[in-house]
Amino acid sequence: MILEEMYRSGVRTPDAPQIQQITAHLSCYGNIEGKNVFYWFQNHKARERQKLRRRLSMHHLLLRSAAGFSTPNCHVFFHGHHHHHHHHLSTASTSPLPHHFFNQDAAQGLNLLCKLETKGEELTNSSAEAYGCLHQCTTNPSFNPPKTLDLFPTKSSGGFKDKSTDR
Amino acid sequence: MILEEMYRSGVRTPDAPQIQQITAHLSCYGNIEGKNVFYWFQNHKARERQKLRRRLSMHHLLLRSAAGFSTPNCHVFFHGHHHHHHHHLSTASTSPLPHHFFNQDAAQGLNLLCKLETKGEELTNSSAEAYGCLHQCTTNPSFNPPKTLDLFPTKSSGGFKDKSTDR
DNA sequence: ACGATATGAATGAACG
DNA sequence: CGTTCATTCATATCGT
Repeated sequence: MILEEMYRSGVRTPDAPQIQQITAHLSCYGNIEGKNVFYWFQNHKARERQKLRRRLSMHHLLLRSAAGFSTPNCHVFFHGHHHHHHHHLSTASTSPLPHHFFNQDAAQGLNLLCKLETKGEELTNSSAEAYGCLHQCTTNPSFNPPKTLDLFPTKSSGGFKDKSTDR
Repeated sequence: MILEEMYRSGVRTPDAPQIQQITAHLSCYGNIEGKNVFYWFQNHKARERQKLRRRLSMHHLLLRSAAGFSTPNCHVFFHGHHHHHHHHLSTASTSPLPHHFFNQDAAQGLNLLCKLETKGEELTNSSAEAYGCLHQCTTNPSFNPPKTLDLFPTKSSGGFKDKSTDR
């Protein structure tokens, strides 16, 4: 993947000429429009950031929860093999990071994230954030919900016919 | 399923804290990650909508056929009131490639109308410009040879529509 | 076995 | 830029 290569090389938001150029390169493989390239970078950057962001906010949750409750139950048995699919582009955080990556991205990311952190809570926004709960959550069944520690989130607790089991 | 219960109760796109909670509760039944919950809601919502949509369109078909003959101007087609202009052109159902393996990235069968032009426009800068370009381009038939070199002849002459879905 | 279905995961496109 | 939607992919399950 050429695009990922570029991304890794530090390209984040290519400008029009760059996009054109990239598009030209890629068009060898199929019909590709500048728009596609643009979207690709948008999405990739956004999702990379989400991951990053999530990781942090979750980390906070962990820390917080670690602060002290006797985790009532729900012990961790995560030896279960998670679904292993194909790996596509999960590279983001594991070791082989070129340093430039960190420089550029971390700086940016942290900037944004700092707010969240200072908020005292994960004032992070909607669900995408949650989407970021990613992997580690499995190792953290015992956590401390932000505040609302109840079974039902916002809405009414309508009727119930619990079928339990399954998630 | 607990999740369905919630869905029925009105939870559609839970935000981060909510997802955290849910995940926590569900983790009692097994290892569950936040992202699983997120995905579940995404998928469930999408599929509900899909079912509904399909139902409607079919209903329309039935109504139409019940009319006995083609009422010329009855192009109702669903489109309830979605303010979404999605134009995916088919790309057909026959996906020629496994998608994940030879993913030379980039192009996935898409064809839209955009030319990404660098024109004499003021290059405001970076992507914003490119972004704006997205919309315009659709209506903008004029394309410019990228002055920024094109290493590859994207096919400088005339259009050509390749459908090679690569990816 | 094989097709149909259900579901998790990912990604392109677009909105606000 | 973050979020959301629609579509697609891959796999697991089930019925025949």
